[in-house]
Amino acid sequence: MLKYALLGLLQYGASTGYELKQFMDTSTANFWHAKLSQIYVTLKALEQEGLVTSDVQEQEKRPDRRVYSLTAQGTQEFDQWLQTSSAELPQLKEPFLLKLFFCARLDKQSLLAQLKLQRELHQKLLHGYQTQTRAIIANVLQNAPEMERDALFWGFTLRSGELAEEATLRWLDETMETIQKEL
Amino acid sequence: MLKYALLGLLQYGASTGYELKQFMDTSTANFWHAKLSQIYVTLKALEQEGLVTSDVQEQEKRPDRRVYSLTAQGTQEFDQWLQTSSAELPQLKEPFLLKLFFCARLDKQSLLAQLKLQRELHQKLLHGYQTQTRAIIANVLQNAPEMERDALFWGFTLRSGELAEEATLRWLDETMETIQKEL
DNA sequence: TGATACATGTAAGGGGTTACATGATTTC
DNA sequence: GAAATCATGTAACCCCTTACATGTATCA
Repeated sequence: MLKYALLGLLQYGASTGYELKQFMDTSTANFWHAKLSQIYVTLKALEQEGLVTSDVQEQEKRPDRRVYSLTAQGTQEFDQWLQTSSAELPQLKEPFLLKLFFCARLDKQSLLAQLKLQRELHQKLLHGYQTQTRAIIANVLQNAPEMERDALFWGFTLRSGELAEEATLRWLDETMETIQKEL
Repeated sequence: MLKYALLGLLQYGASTGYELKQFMDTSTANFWHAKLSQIYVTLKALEQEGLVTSDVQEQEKRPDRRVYSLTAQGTQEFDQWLQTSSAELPQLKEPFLLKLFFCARLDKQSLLAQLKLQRELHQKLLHGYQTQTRAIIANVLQNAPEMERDALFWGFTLRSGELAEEATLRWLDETMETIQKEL
């Protein structure tokens, strides 16, 4: 899937491994992320597959950059991915739920402390969505009003994060309340 | 983390790789899962670490079973994990959001079709939580009323899934409506 | 003077999936 | 007679993380 993330981001103007990483960190990071080392490896593989090509650009006062661009085949494969609907949901792994599943063994105070910490983390994440992420999208729109349609979709992914975090916060509150009452 | 899942499940009575897999599939599957092959590999590693021990039991009319049990060290390490709170949230990867992020390129009909399919999948998952998963917990409680405290925590994880799925459904409806109106 | 930004990579190792291999018993 | 259940494992491969390696320019 990183493959498709890179092919997609290349169309939005990022063109080196380093730039792709930065772009990702300020756009898809909340639902798709990657380390630089992995990005470099994947770009190389993409080039071998013939989906991108690269050229080395020398720079003054900066290290050389390897600039990637999509090939026709790369564009085609990306578009095909966009159109293909997957018939199953990914299987999640949620470490906190795994732990909670076994928490009958744990004392009330440790439990409440861990739930409270989770609440703080999720609250902070939600707040970040409501301010930083919104600001990034608004900023792009101001500098490039022709991106309106793109920004609509970025807004959908943002909204997904907000609703998910709100639901998590409600769940944490409900769970803490039950524990207060029942244990 | 599979390590802790296995240590935890061993305390609930599952004792072979095969049983652990079955147990997982009917309890933690929605927030933690593993393939049989990986379970066998991890159990072997756990034994080398000294956290479990194993004995081969011969059976009539069935293949031999390798029966695992927790060592004192295993119990200790598990308990320590339970008590340790993690100060950061796991970074999620959500393929559907990644795709949606790039969907400005896609036509309205393909888009709505994919969103509708997602809605069906999530609706089905929610329904499964509300019926099957609830039934499994109720069933354990009926056969073993002393598990009441454990069942409370299983209920928390179930409730988390229900709220998350409800939020996702609301988001999908909202998103489809916006697309109908705006595109 | 030390940290951060820019810029690209390799290597080792961890965890996971898929495929392969075996083989008896039970159920449809 | 075929498929599913019980039961355990190995091997190849993929993706990812962490650590290592290098080097200049700018900023505090």
